[in-house]
Amino acid sequence: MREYYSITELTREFDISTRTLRFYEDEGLIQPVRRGRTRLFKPSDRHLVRQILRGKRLGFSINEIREIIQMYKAPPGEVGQLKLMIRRIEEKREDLRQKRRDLEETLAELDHAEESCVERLAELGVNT
Amino acid sequence: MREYYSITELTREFDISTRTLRFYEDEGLIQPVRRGRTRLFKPSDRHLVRQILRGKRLGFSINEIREIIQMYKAPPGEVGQLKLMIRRIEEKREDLRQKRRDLEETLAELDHAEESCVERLAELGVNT
DNA sequence: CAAAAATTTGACTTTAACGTAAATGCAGTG
DNA sequence: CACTGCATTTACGTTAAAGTCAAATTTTTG
Repeated sequence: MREYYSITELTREFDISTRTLRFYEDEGLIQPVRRGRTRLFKPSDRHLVRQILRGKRLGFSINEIREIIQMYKAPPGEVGQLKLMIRRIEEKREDLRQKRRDLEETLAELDHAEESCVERLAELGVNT
Repeated sequence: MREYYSITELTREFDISTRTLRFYEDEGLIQPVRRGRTRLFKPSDRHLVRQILRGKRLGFSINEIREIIQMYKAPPGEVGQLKLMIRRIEEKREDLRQKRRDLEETLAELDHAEESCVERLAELGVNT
């Protein structure tokens, strides 16, 4: 396990720009430490980037991703906060379950669409 | 099955604005017929709106949704086009499978986060 | 240590997906 | 027929999420 990653190492690994990483820092999603002015990314930052991009692929906004990341962190100490957190987590999970239904439906329709195409090819006497 | 829906009926059903529906029309995603200048939406348009919103929830852009909708339609007549279409469908399916992996991972982490919260509450002597 | 390569900050620009406002059209009602 | 209420068109505005560019460091390397 590496101790630090440079900004360009991460841009190459995740195929994003330096601007994007700095943007995520401005947004408070990651907090790379500094040696002088230069950013040094720890494995934990790298893992956060992974989670951010995963959230993006699922169509979450930066704000939503910020919330989700909060949820991954250590649970708060106060009872009220804890209960609130649990409620929020449950909401997000419901959100994700909806996405899962959407996803399965879309996949099913694409399955069907592909079949139609394959059938049509067969009709035309093309060997798939 | 209703023959036509008015624009406001659809905005209420799907909780979107008229602007949004007109925007989707401008983008060529739906083609409501007209009586005079007034748009009339058929059940098929309504179904398209459903599919558009499903795509949005999954984080697809309008352009991607346009492509997906193309795939749902009748398969093209020409062999080259058919093969191209099949390739594109396969790409989208791979895309969706990635989203599914992302989704399952996120759900798992949220499960874990919720458990931590519940445990913490128990430690504090709160009966969930 | 000097040159080359990488990094930083800051400002301005871009794109998608609508929002909003203003002016106008049309259909039904009292 | 004036009023009401939903619809339409046109045009400009907004927001999120970066992209792009410039100029100034800083770091690395021969």
